[in-house]
Amino acid sequence: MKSIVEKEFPEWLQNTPKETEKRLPDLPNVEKNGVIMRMAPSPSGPLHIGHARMAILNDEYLRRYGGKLILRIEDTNPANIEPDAYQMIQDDLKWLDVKYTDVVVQSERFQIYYDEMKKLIEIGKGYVATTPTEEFKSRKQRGIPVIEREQTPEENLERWDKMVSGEYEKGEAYAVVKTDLSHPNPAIRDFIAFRIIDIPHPLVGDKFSVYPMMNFSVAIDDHYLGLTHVIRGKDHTANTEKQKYIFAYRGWKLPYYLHYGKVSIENSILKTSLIKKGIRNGEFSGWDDPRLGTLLALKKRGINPLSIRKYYVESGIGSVDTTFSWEILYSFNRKIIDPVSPRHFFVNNPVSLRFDFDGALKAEIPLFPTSSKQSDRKYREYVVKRGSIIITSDDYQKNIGGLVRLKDLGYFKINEDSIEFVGAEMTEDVQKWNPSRPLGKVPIIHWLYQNFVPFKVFRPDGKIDEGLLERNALDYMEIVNQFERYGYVNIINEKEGYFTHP
RNA sequence: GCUCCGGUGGUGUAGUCCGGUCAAGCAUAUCGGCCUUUCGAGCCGACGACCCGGGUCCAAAUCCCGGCCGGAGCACCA
Repeated sequence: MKSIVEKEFPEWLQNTPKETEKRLPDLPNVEKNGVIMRMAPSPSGPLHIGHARMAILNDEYLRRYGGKLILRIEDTNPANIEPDAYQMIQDDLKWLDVKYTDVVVQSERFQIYYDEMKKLIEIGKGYVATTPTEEFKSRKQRGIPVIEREQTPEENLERWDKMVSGEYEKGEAYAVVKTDLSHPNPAIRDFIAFRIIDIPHPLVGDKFSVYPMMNFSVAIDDHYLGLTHVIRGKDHTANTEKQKYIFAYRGWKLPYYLHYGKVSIENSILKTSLIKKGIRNGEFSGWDDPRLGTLLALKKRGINPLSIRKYYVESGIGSVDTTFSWEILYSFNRKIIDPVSPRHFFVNNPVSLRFDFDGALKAEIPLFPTSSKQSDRKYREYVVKRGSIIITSDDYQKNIGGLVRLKDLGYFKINEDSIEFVGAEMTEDVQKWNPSRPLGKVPIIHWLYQNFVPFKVFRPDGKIDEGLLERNALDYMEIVNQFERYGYVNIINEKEGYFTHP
């Protein structure tokens, strides 16, 4: 029952605001020149769907406020570097349309880190320890200093020089930044700033053996790169606390920190070490294997990067932990690709049925039924005569003995091993055949006749569907097709496609 | 164990700072209807949530306390 207002004055209801576009909250302390922010991945592999959040949130704010977005590649652990990743990360960001303005590579900045450590030692805020780390840790837990903590700056400086010049072996010495041994959170107490590494770095080789730890290099770089805002995952909240000590010792202005919650991504493989191993032993076809959650895989499956952006913008920057929803991402993607996806028939698990027919039937099947562009009024045209018609075994099983409509061709009866034409739509024949049956309720199924090629679809769950595909689809390579009644598929070559989503 | 941070429908969120307009909005999913020669898109409708318990208050999703649950950190990883 409509209200009087709805009935009499529908225009009153027109101006109620509809579905306001989701928007990220404004950032505090933004000055007129905009913001300076950074993204700081480690080059262990290409980016995956989890990294995309960091990239998109930063990029969205850069677009809003202007300024700089620095891509800072954090390669201070040579054990965990994939040399190709330096480039792959940049390619991934370009695909996401994330417009970083600068690239900084930490392994080019050792001298800065060394100089800064020296300064901290000089002002009594750092020391070089040789106490075994088990002892260091256990004392930290109890809030007790190791003896080196009491050394004079001069002694520490001397040890630091020895460390840098290679007089200690791996594991023998490490440099520490003082925080507060009575800090209630033991995780925040004195932290290691440099350690000795004896494996070569892919970029700088064995030029250095004393490597900064992430908490040290990050603090130094965040200051010298002039960051105004830092947006990162909340797994860094304790790190932020540590880094703030360095800022305080040097009297530096702190950026504004924002930590978003953890996103759990289910049904996907993200761990770089696992992927690398899988690629090496042949389990995965590469970084873009459809089972993986890498951006390369999503790209190959035909996910439009805008749908990923929309997903993360709508998720916001809350600190609650969330579960990534593939369904919502798929829904966003569907809205983008549906109008531009050509329709084709793919018959999975095909069954061939004999077709004894004396005439000829013509089918005109629209390629882009939902497009409003005149230029998209294209059809696949087939003339069907005696021979065989292919349908899926599913449709065969369900409709054997019954009536179906072969989409855009006509009505047919399915028999044990043949298929009979019973009329085209709205013709006298059909009306006679079963006048009481509402024609619209007949199952509409897809079909093939002669013009097809064998085709494989690789699905994200690792399954492979094998069937037959309209040959015409091969004219639409490397774009997402909608295989009618099956799902969206990115055709990657004449024999294979990657499943996008339903 | 210690230290922090959180808990709004199945999922993702809005609202929480500054209590009332929130018997809670949106999206997605599911179900139903309409339209359509796709199981898509579109349109309409339904379903479904403030972790629990106290307290303050005329009034609590919102403030306070306790509990429960979840997450993060406690690396010579980032």
